[in-house]
Formats: sequence, structure tokens, C-alpha cells
Amino acid sequence: MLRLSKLTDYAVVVLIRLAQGEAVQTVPLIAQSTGVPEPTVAKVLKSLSASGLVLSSRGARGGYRLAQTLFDIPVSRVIAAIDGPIALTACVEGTGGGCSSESHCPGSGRWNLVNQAIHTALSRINLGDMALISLPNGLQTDFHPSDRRAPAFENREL
Amino acid sequence: MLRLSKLTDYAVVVLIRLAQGEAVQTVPLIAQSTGVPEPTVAKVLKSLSASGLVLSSRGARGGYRLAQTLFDIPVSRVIAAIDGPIALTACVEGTGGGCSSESHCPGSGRWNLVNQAIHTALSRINLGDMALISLPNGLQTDFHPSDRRAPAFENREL
DNA sequence: TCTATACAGGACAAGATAGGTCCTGTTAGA
DNA sequence: TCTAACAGGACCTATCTTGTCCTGTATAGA
Repeated sequence: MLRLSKLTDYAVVVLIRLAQGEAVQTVPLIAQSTGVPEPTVAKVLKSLSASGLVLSSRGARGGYRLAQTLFDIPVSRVIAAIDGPIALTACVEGTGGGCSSESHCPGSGRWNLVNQAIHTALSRINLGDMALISLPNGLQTDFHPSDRRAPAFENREL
Repeated sequence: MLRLSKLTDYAVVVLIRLAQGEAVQTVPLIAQSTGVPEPTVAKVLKSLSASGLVLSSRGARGGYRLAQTLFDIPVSRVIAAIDGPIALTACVEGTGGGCSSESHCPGSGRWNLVNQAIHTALSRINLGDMALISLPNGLQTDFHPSDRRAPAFENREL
């Protein structure tokens, strides 16, 4: 199975949660509302913060908030933030090589075509699309108004 | 990193090898020419045989051969043969559910959009394309003539 | 200035999974 | 009948992911 780490799934849940309710939310609050364990939420948010997807503020009244709207975050960025560069195998340009059977390998660029196709596909889907699909209708109005660009999803084509 | 199993990579190597040289090839022969360990080649070929991508014949003079040309095998079929259905997470329709935090999960169909996009992308790339990219020019004429559909790759668009 | 709050950045252990090996049985050609 | 070669498992090991914990640092408010 083509596998994505659970942490990436959690990251999507957390980001969608951040788009709801208070602008700035703490780790315990997010953990409680999403059901994801608190240390795991913290871990995910650290990665997202390092990638610039969320902004953090320390100290009392601190917490995390989205750096941009869900519709501006392609799925590929979330995956890259948590799992690193999107690449199907170790035999891919840019990952530094080191394949033990490189001499027998009929070409190091074999999977590049596939990687490009997947990256393109993932760049076309944003978290706003995913949130709209996953949320019950009643909750869709719970988005922070500034996080909603009306035409973005209605005329969106995959 | 969005990871594909090594076995899938081996499967592609083995399938491309099967398109070269003798029509029927044994496991030891393929292992020798590809550098992949013999037991691993056997394991991969069993899976490919079960999926109908290769045909097996037992007994002396037996071995494996391609069931169809490389250009008729999309990458998605190889991945499905080795790794099972293409699905990014456990929370996907058709995998039977069982997610422990399903009650908190804001929508089980969240990743379906992404899965569909990836599946579409992978269905558009076939092993013939990959073989042409990965092989040195001198070896490209080493394909079995019947495995080559001239217009297929020259005008192919991703 | 002090204290409580909350993130930052690691280290680490347990469980799951993939990768690889081996064994026995079955089939088919010589 | 013998040998070559695939079929179908079981099984072990190494690696990776997941989840947890600890210590340090920054900030707001009293």
C-alpha cells in the first residue's frame, strides 16, 4: 500500500481544526477537540511551524494559528512538512543517492516521471477542498470568515 | 516521505528485465542480471503472477514471461500487485475502516479526493515509459519487438 | 521582577512493518 | 524416474513510525 504516515493525517486534522473557532489555539485545546493525543499534536505543530504553515507565539496567551487560509495550503505542502520531500523511492534525484545496487539499477531516474505526476496531483488539492468534503454541512459555516474564499471551491476542478 | 515499498521498485526492475532477452526467463537468471537477491525475485514474481502481470510455467524449461507488453502495464497495476490497493491512509473507503479515533475524525472520506488524484496519475504512466527513461539509449533497441508500440511514447503526454 | 503559561528541541522506548531467507510440496520436461 | 523450476507458506531480523517524556526558552500578566 502506498502509505502516508499517520502524522500527516493528524496534521490535516489539526490544520482544519485551526481554521475553526479561536484564531489562536493551544496544544491542549486542539488535542481535546480533535481527539489526537496531546504530545502528538505538539509534535505535528512543531513540524508545521518549522515549515511556515502555522505561526506560533510563546508565553501566556500563546498558541498556534494558521499562517494562511486552508485554500492556500496544497496537500503536498503538508506532506512535505511532516514526511519530508515527496519521493516514492530512495532512487530519486535530489535525495542524495546511496542505493546499494545502483550499479545494477537500470537507471536512477526511473521513478522521476511517477514522482512528478504525484507531486502535480497533490499540488492541485488544497486543505480547503478536503475540509469541505470531510465536514458535516452544519460545521462548514464554522470556518473563520477570513479563511473562506467563496469561488475557490465551487468552481474548482481536480 | 511518501513511501513505496522496495519490492515495488524491484518488481518494475524485474518486469523491465522480462521485456528484454529471452521470452521465458528463470528466477536465477533474472536475479543475476538485475542484481536483486534470488529469493526476493521469486517473491516478487509470485505476486506478479497472482495478479496476472506475468505468466508462469513450471518444470524444466519453465520460468516467467510477460503476460502483456510493458506499454500495457500502468504503474498503478504494479503497485497494486505488490503493495495492495492504492490508498494513502487507513481511513479510506473500501479498506474496511476500523479507525480507533473514528468518532473524532472529521470525516472518513477526507483523503478520497487525494487517493483518486494519485490513482489517476499512476494509471497514466506505464512501464514502457519508465523503461525508456531508465535505459541507456543503446539498450532501448534490446526490447522484444512485440513489446514496442512506436507511437505510444513519442506522443505520450503526462 | 517574578511566576505561570506555552512552545522548542531533543532523546528514547515500544510496537508494527517491510525485507529477506528458508523449507516443503507440486508440476512438467527429459 | 529424475531433475529443474515454480507455489505457498512460515519465520526471523532490522528498520521505521508512533507516541511519550524531559529540559530549556520565551512571553504575558501580576
